[in-house]
Amino acid sequence: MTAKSPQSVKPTVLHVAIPVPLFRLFDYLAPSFTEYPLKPGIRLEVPFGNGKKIAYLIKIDHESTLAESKLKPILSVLDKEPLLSLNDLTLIDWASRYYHHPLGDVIGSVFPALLRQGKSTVIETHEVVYALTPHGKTLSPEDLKRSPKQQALLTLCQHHPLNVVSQTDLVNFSKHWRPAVKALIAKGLLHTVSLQVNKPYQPDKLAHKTESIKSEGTKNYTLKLNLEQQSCVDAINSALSGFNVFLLDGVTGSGKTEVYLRIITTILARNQQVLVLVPEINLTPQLEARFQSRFADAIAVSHSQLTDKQRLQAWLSIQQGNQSILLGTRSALLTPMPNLGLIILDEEHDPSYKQQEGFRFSARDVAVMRAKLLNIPVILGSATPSLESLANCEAGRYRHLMLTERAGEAAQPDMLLLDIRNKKMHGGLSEALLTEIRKTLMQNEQVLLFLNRRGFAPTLICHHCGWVARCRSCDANLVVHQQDRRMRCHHCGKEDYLIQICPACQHPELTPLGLGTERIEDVLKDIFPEQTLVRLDRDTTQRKGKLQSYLDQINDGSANIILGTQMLAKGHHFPNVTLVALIDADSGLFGLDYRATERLAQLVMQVAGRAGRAEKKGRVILQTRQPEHPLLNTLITQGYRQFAITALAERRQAKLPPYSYQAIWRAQANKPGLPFAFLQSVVELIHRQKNPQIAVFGPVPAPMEKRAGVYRCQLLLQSKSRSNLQTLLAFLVEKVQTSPDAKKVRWSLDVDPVDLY
DNA sequence: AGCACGCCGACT
DNA sequence: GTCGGCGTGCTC
Repeated sequence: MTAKSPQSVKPTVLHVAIPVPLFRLFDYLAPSFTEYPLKPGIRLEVPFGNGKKIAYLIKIDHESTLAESKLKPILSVLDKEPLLSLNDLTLIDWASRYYHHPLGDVIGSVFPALLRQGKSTVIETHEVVYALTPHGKTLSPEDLKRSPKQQALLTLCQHHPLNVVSQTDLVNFSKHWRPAVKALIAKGLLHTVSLQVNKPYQPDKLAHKTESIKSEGTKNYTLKLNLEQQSCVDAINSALSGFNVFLLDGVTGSGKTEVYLRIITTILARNQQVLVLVPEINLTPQLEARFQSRFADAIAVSHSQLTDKQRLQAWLSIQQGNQSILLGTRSALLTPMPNLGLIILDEEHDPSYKQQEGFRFSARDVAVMRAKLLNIPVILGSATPSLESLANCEAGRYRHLMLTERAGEAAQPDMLLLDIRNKKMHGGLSEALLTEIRKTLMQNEQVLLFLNRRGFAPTLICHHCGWVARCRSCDANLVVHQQDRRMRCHHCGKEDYLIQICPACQHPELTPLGLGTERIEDVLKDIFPEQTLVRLDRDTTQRKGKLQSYLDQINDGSANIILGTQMLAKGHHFPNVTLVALIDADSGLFGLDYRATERLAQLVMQVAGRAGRAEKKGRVILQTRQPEHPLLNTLITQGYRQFAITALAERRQAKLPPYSYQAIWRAQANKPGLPFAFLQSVVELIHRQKNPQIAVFGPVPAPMEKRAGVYRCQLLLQSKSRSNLQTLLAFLVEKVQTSPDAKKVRWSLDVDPVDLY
């Protein structure tokens, strides 16, 4: 029909996503003239409610389910060109549907904070830094000794080769750097200078770089691949032109990184981009350093410790194709990359790839989907692959590549289950373990001890009446922190002074019960007073630079007993450590979570990788009260691979993931009862569907029902068929929108949960 | 999620 | 008499 009469002229309707937790798009009227063309993937400013919001254009249309009179016109167009490609939008839409999370929220998570706030996309090429004035260069820091902060800052500047400090340096220097800088400027010691930064990357520079690297002949660059590595590189290189998932299964020290670097070089030579994901970047600085020294200007880094501006810069330079490699954490996964040719996901088994709140996506699974949509390869790397990925290899969906040789011929350490039933214990340490520690120290070697519990003691109990210090907001006990004389809740962070007198019976007989790292530290200092001990946990490494200084102490040998929580297990290799002990291996076996054993096995292998060197085999000791535990025995006698085979067989038998698919529906409210009632109504909806393929467990109160003052309940759904479960979830989410029960609670869906909590 | 509107307690 | 508590309803 030709539109002649005014009534039949259909206005242009813009379907936009807005970051609100609503499962729908919003429709706006397009202005008749725009400076820039309206294309999906641009940002708009729109009126919303009483205010205005940044919106993302999804679709241009002439139809709306609403009457035209209800539609408002947009306020402005923010981008000249789309920031997201159609491919990006397809992936985002898929993720929103798969994880049943509102599209607006998912799309918001793609952008760095400044773009979410509507800031412009013009890359800054200058950065303001602070430089010493001539006076500042010559002044002795001693003259500032009355203001230690200024003194430290002056020293920092004077030690810098260019006598400057950048914003990054300052953030690392201190949280409250502004007053010190202000004072130094006022004293005429410091002034601001604008420096050019972030030179755009030019592809031809890379060829030059790799050449010069080869001729430099430093050890990192001339690493020869062994046969295994070469065959992995060949296998991947021969399949770079399509979607393929490779599981690069290589023991610690087998040279996975070198394989990555080779493949990346090939991809860069084809003028394509590479996305490299790591679990937590601050724990893998050596990986970053290695990439930077190899690829220099081509690499952008993105993680949560950057400032908003730095993140924006990294995002834009990758999005605009100025840089070729993006090295980042989970949050970097959805960064638009116009020319993406490869995704590498290192330590693929790491649970931190699963986001645990809001948009609960698995970076690993979305990465695989991203590669599939783009028809490019993915490499998943791990020394201890997840059972999911191993099952995918078994099913022929992933290609399993193995690296079994440890570089430098460092031998795999011996592992031993140490039965501590009925044994005399010294503050959690058995005689046998103490003997081993003593022996190791006598040989001038280092000892590494793990206990995954911070604080002094997990419980404070009254010896007289049995009263226990509990958190008022959570179903949890307060943990005693002896050193700072406090008791803290590890779940909500609330804390109080450590009390001496029982509030219930007034007796001064409060006793710390159980073991934490702080207490073990005391015990060890008592038994080995002449040794230097370093304790690494969240409490001792909070201050910036502390972690590094401890690591330095370990590496230069000035500390010989190292005690810490899980945070020690990642990334760092200590060649002079020849004894590693898990003080309490059982805590990993008692979990309600069927994944607890898998996690423990991965931890054991990971810590085993920390120990030993070429000439000297390491030992790993697990203190346990369950020395007969079959899976644990399989692990220590036959290794991770056999463990995984056995564990997978058990999962298959029990119809657990990866042989079934799960979703957890959680609900919380500040009144008890409401979450349960809501989930019960969900169960009724499910039963009305009469779908025998879906197993329903619950609703049950969450393992810790009350946490930070809210009551939590959950419902587990399980199905043999992923699509069946997906269809049901889509139906339920739709239904629940109109349910009055749903409005009284906050609910969320966790598809493919990794944590049952 | 925000942010309004709306109906019941302790305060200038 | 009002300031303000957080219950519920809406956002194109």
